[in-house]
Amino acid sequence: MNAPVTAPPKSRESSEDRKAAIAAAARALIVEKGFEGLRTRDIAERVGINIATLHYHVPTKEALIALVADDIRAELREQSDGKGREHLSPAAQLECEFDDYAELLGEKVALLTALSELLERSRRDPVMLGCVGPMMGKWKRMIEEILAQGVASGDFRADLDPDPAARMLVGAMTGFSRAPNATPDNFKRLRAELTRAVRNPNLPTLPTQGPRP
Amino acid sequence: MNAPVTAPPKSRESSEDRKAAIAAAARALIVEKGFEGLRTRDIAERVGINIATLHYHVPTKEALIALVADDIRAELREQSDGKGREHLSPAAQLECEFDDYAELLGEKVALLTALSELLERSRRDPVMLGCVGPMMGKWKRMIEEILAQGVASGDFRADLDPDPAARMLVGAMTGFSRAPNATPDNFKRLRAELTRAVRNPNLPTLPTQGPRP
Amino acid sequence: MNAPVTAPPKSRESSEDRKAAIAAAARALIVEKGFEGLRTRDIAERVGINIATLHYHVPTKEALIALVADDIRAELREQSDGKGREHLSPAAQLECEFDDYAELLGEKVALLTALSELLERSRRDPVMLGCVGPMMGKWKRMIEEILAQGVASGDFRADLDPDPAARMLVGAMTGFSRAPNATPDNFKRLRAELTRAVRNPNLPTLPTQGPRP
Amino acid sequence: MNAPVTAPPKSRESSEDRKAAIAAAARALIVEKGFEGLRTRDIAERVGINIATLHYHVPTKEALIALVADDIRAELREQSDGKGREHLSPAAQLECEFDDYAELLGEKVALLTALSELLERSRRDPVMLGCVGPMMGKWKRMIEEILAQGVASGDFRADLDPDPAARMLVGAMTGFSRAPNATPDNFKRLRAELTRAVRNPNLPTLPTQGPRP
DNA sequence: CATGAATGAGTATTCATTCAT
DNA sequence: AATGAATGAATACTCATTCAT
Repeated sequence: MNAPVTAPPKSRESSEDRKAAIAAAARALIVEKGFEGLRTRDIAERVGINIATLHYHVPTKEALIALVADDIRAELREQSDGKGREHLSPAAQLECEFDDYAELLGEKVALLTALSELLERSRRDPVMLGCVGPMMGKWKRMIEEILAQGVASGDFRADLDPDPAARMLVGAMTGFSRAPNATPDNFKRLRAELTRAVRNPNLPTLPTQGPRP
Repeated sequence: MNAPVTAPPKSRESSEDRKAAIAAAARALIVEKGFEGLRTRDIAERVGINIATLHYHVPTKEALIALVADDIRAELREQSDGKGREHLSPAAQLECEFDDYAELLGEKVALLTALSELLERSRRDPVMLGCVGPMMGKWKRMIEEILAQGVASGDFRADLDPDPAARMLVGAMTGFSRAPNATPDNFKRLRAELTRAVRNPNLPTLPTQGPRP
Repeated sequence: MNAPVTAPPKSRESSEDRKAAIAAAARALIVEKGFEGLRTRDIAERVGINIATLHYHVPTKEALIALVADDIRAELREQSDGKGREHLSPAAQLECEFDDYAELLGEKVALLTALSELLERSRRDPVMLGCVGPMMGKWKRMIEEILAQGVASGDFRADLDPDPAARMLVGAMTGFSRAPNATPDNFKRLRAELTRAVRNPNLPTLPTQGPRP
Repeated sequence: MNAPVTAPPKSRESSEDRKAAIAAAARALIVEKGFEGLRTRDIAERVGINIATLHYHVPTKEALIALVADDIRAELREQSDGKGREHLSPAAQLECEFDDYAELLGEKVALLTALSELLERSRRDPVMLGCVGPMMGKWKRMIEEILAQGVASGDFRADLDPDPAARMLVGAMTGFSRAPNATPDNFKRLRAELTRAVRNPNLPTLPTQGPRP
């Protein structure tokens, strides 16, 4: 209870570990079976603890789902936070966004899958909306900002409308991971197309032109 | 009552009606509560029949979900089938696609919501994938075709790659209906942006220009 | 309705046929799955009629079971009735009884199996007891009679007590068909043993003696 | 309460107790209503627990039936095991077998009734056959052994064939408990008859002679 | 912290039976 | 005589949650 700030007692840390393990197991099960097939017993079994123990750490299923949502949000924030790319050109910043998503697609597909489930659920669950909504909103706004800067700088089309264009980019990426044939190569083609879709056609030099490599 | 002589007997017609009513109720409940909260009892209650009667018409929950998927597919086919727009210019055909989606957004949002649930589920349910996959594939291919024609005709950008561009458009529309603030006005802005994203910048006349109304 | 004695109208005969078909199907299903797994729907399906039609002919499941019991009783009576063996020696009559059972074992095992189910059920179902009890009682009494005559005639042991001896024979035969390895050859050995068990040891001539290797 | 140190914790012992209580209740219900009328709800109610609790201890109905079968086997083994009668004469050993069955008839009729149900069921349930088959086989073989020894020692008829004779004895006893009028007195008469049926007629002294007491 | 046992409310499915046609 | 549709009452089994230890 009166633990020092910098060194929480082992027991408490262990408790956090348990929660993390529970969140991980729950997330994996959501990916495998959806919310539909999410059972507290299965989570407990996967963590290797008793159901009662699970309920000790996470009192209700609702709290558990919130935990998963937070866990996902935290993991995504890790990637997006403090990248300090403001000094880059808007076009370069956009490419960085694509890189980020490519990385997710390559190494953390399960995260994207789980996120998609959360997003779907958020339509009817206000609590979920409160968690996922800001997350998605932040992403969209970040891209919107980059686009607005790019329009101003002349990197992007002068007639580009940042808000719907950001929706377009986010939708294209999100939709990509939802569709079949979501191969790395196909993502390369997609990002190239997205790049072309926003860039200023009046720019003299055109890097990596042509529809196919 | 004044049915033609060749009409099927009332009992059999009634059976089809019941199935349709069941499909409709199930679809509505999926929209309201997701697959997670889909209960056969609730469906029966909404249709106004006994649970046993529900099972008389649709033997298992799995069959029921397949029925819903088929029902949705049938309704979507109605809209897309036999529109005979091949004589229009690619740009006009694309606008028609946007019109179609706008119509869905306006009058059949529930259909889109349900479809999104099916799509999500299809990731882990092969049966669902077998139903939804072709549906989405057909849509994407149709747009891809329009884009390819438009590139050839000069309507669209010469450097446009039809496959990823079609993914982009589909993703943008699908993603739009999934996001908050999916107002008709926002869709207008989105489709305008999408139009600009694909059109040939070298074309002299530019219809409905400018980023914001 | 006013049909002549010797030629009932086709419709009524057909009705009897239906009942017979129902009884046969029910009996077969009892053999396959026991009373436990007996479903009216399965019976109807096997007969090739609608469940409602089944209920038209046999109003309740209870009546159906009674029908099966009667059907079995009738078939067994066919075999035992009017054989007119009173003129034979008791020993010969007993062999005839064994022959009868051997025939059942060979050609109508299903009948015996069904009968065993009925017998088991009769323990807790008075109606069944009312049907099966007399049947078994009659059989036992018939054998008891033969044994008593044989004791008097000197064919069988002088110290043979007809009542328990009849129980023994009936039990041995019934038990045989219930046990595994109920092969024809094993029944031959059993009947030989039963014959030896009751015969008068003081009789001079001994047919087919020895246990067999 | 004053359990020794090495005793298992109360909770675990309690679990075994529950299983035993469940097995007992299930057995009683099988006797009363047969497998046909065996309902998990009734068992739970009789034990005084919730249905969910029943399923906690015994996951499926199939497992429950297996539990009952094992329970019956265990109880029967108690009686037959380690009686150490090898030093007795074959005739005396056989009488002991009759005594054992008489005891069952007198004090554990329910056990015999349940066993008969299991036996009936074993015809169509391989799992049941795997449990009941060996049980009955062991009994038969034990008697067969006694008979073979008795033939060798001169206690029993020289022309007695142990295998069918054992079948006869087992069938007679089993059949006795299945038939009506299974009174203790009638069993006395039956065992006397069985004794006479196997004994060597050439033996000088004849205990308890005469057909009726 | 952890767990074995317990449970109320449910969950899809089944079954014998009924009824309008 | 037959049937498609309908149903009340089960039926085995599940699930999130609680509690004594």
